[in-house]
Amino acid sequence: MNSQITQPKQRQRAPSKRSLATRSRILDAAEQVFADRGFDGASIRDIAGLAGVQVGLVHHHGGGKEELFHQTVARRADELSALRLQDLEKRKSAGPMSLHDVVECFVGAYVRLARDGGPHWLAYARLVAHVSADPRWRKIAAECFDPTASRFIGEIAVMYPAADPARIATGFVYSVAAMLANLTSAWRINALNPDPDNAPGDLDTLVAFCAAGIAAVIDPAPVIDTAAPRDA
Amino acid sequence: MNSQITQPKQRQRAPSKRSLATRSRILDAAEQVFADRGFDGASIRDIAGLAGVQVGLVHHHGGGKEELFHQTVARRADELSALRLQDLEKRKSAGPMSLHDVVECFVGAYVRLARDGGPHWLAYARLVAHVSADPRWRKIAAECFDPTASRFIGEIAVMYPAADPARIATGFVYSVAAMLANLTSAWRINALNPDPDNAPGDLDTLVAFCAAGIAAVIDPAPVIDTAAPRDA
DNA sequence: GTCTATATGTAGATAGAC
DNA sequence: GTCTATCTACATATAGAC
Repeated sequence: MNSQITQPKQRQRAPSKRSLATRSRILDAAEQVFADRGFDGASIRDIAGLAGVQVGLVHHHGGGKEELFHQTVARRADELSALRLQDLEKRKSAGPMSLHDVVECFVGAYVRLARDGGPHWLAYARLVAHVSADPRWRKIAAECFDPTASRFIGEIAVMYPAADPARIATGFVYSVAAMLANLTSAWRINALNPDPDNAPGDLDTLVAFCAAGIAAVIDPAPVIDTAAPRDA
Repeated sequence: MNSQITQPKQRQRAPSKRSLATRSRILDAAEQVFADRGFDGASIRDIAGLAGVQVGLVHHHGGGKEELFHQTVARRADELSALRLQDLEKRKSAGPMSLHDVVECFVGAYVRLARDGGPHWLAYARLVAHVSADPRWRKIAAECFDPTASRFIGEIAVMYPAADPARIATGFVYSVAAMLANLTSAWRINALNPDPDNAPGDLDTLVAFCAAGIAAVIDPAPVIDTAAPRDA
């Protein structure tokens, strides 16, 4: 029953090379299937089939479906966090940052990995969307993503000392939702887009949306236009 | 295989009052269970149990799990759309609208129903989040929500004739994602909020975020602050 | 570590009595 | 329309041979 949210317990002996390769194939397959169909829609059998191994072997390495899901999410979380924090430090050392810059580091690392990091990272990015959407995985989210998110929220709080930290957190979560929608709801954008040849799902548009939204939440007055539109 | 996305075919005789009440209880139960656990996580048996009827009866009225899901989503879609459009017309007739006003009509109707409309509407709002997140339900989304969304996007396009319609659609979908996050990701906001006594998940904050985001996407330049923050 | 075989539960769907 | 009973498939998980 203990859902083992901490690091997986250390093995007594180092696993063989072959074992590690198998485990890696299983996690790759789980990543793909979980991303495609979600936790409940995925089956151990599908994962085993995609990995080219037997069903029992998935249990042996994964330790049950829930634990397998946890491992699959946790595997690449550190790398994603490291990339985000590294981008942040690089930008910080280059001079004073704007809110736009901070958002770009957090959102950009994710979007660029999903776009250019290969199919593994694309699948992982969609997996992250499942974790973020379902309260059932709140512990996994707290373990894998909240520390880095808090770091970025803290960075914004330092930049805007007069702003209410709770409002920063709210704007940040809305931004994460928009970030995930950029990846998972392209079909919806296309359906609502009257001009299918022009689909601005690019990173710059997303970052502009998030940064302006957070700025408005931190201090609504100067951003909201209650006047008539400029072209009317 | 024809997934019957059009209106359910007309019955030969009017159903009895008792039949209608049963059907209503089944849809209420389905709404709740689908909202709680998603399509794959929900079972016909759970729905039957919650409705207090037999399993076979759920199939009789629902016509299979997928069709039952479709009926459950479609049932309240018209009412939600009507409320949104009614709010829009009322606001329109009250004088010139701002982008903020248009967003408030679309988002506000949803949030107010979820908050004050009773448990049925709260469950329905979470059900809508599932539909919007999963490409598998793209046909249902196109049928139930896209017409109204297109109407609102068109309204913004009229207000900003020089704006790229594709960018308006993109900002709108990001806003819908934030709107759904307001309902489904309160746990995430609380987890990231350093001050748990103060949780600004209110409608005004959400609308401010969305309106500013859309405005920035339509025309990024004047909204993004690249200068140092005012309090530093 | 890996595979075969199996245990056990539950899923969606349906047939037929009332 | 409603209920009882059942069909068939597939789920997770595990035991034991190699």
